[in-house]
Amino acid sequence: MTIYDIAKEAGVSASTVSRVINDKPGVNRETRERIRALLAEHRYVPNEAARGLVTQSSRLVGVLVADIRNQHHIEGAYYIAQELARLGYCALVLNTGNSDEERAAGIRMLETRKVEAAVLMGSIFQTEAVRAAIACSLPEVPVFMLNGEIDLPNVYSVLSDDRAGTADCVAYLAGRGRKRVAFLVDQPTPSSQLKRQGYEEGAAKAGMPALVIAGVEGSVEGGYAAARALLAEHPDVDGLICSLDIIACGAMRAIADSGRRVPQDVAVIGTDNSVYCDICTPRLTSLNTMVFESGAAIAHKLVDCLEGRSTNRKTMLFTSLVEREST
Amino acid sequence: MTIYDIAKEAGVSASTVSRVINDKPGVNRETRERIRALLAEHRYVPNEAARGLVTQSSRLVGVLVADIRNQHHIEGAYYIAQELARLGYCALVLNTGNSDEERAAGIRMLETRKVEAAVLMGSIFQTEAVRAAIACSLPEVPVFMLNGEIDLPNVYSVLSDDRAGTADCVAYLAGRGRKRVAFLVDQPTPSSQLKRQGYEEGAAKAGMPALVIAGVEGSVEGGYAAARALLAEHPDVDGLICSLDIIACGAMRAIADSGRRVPQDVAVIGTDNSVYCDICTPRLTSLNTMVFESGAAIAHKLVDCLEGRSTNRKTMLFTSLVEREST
DNA sequence: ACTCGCATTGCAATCGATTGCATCCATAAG
DNA sequence: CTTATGGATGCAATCGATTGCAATGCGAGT
Repeated sequence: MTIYDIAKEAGVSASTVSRVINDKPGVNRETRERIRALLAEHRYVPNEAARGLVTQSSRLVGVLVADIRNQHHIEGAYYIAQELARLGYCALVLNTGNSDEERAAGIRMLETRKVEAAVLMGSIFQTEAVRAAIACSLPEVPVFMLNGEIDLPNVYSVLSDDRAGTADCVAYLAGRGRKRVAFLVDQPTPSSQLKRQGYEEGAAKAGMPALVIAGVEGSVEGGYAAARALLAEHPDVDGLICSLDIIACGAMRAIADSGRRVPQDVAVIGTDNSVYCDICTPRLTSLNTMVFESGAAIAHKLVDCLEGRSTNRKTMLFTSLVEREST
Repeated sequence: MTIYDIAKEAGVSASTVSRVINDKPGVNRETRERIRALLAEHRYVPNEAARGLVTQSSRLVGVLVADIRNQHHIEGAYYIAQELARLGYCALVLNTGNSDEERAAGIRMLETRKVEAAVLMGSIFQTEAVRAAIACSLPEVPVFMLNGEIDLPNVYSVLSDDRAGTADCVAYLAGRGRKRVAFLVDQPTPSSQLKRQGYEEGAAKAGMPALVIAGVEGSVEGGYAAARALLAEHPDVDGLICSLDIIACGAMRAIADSGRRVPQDVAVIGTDNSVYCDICTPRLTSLNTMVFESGAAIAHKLVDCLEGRSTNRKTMLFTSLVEREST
């Protein structure tokens, strides 16, 4: 069913039908009603490709995700999908791998689809190659970045101040009398590096030597193994900050297995404030890195842009420590 | 940069350029090279809308998600996105709300975008309204359903046998001497109803009266409150099965707070086998409902179909109980 | 020398919409 | 009765590709 079929049946031209479909003026009341009825009767649905071709619009928003299984990204995706549905847009989701080539290919794909905006989910996209690809393929399209920054005029960012937040965690523990606070960090990403920097700054300010175990696998087992090794080598550790809650959960188990108590002997802090915090025992004190707020903020920015309003290029969210039983 | 711009610069017609782009025969070797160079130089990217219009194809797969935050759906999305990227397709993701109108609107949207396949994430789409919408809007397009079935020739399903699995859980507990096994279930969905049925069948077979608390909120607090009320009213409960792991986590806390021990006094089983199982204390025994396998299976079916191979209309996955410390 | 065949290339239609401009007609104003 | 006015409608171009068919030209076979 095309616009021509409807036009023929109604005995009018395609232009008239188009005017009815798009609620444009210049059609007689009765004619309009008649065509409306035919449209409904045949369940006419417009072909978006044809429409997009002539109007030079796609009503598509590209979403690049590196790891869809990250809670931050899921929340972001949720809010974005919700808002997009409200505005009649569609999300074109691309799962890029971990190489720069794949990420650039994803951006080129968005170009061929003529997306009207793009969202980059995660700090993993904060690389020079991505910057170049955007400058080259999507120089005019507003790009929104969750948890990262790229220095281009059309790239907007929402990030939480994980560096300062992590530094605050050290200060918090130091303020409660902890003398030796260690840091467990997963694979280096721009985001985990920020936390690491924060830890190091905090430790320096508290007059503690920095004690970092890097490259910890992001799982319960990873946290367990790392904490076990840490305690064996540094039995005087009395505070522990982890770049992921799940690592903290594993670490707490290792601490308990070594005969120490949490929080009396070792206080533990995670830096995600995820659901895990309420599930583990003792409940985990964690840094709220604003996953919900980030997701909502990026969706809000996107909508503002799509509807022609202006937004700040950068929105910084401030973290807060949620105290539970592990400190 | 359109195909015409390239053609003009190369001094040939658009047809020739098109032949080069699509690697079709009938172009002189040198001409081909020359055009290739121009294409690369100007970073030509085809307009997929225009291409789709004439070839009557979209290279788009529609994905309807009700709750993107469900682990089953995330795993499915992950595998699907991965496979799609490999085949040069894009995922068009629509987040539908909870009403039948929104779901039908989503399906109509997929029709206007001319998707070549569709995926329905979750049993929530197993309704008569969705069936009608598919029959009407996407009668020719293969539709893949995760965790649900719809009786139409073009709808394919991947599901895990949660009914039998949950019944097995009851038998397992009964076999270990438990006399009174209760069941905590969240909001009714086709999937949770299946688990409930399984529980009731299992209880009947074990000669136990069914004891169901329905409508439990899907959170730690929800599980805590429900288990607390349950134990107050039925102090003789010595086994508990929960339709969600997170509810089981809350329930275990309530059991501990009531002065009972897990598993000695009350054994607890979840039915997701999620990450939560290893995080809580004691570690939770849970029914593996094959989230990874389901996701992989649905992606595999999709690929088979897209590449012109045939697949079974229905793939049933069998669950298995993963024993941990809570039983 | 003529024709046949093949490789190369272009023409023009097509996909399904949108839209500026011209046309037509009826009514009202002069 | 003529002309201005304006609402309703259609024509035809356009968006950026693809593709069947026709045309061209060149070398080879007879």
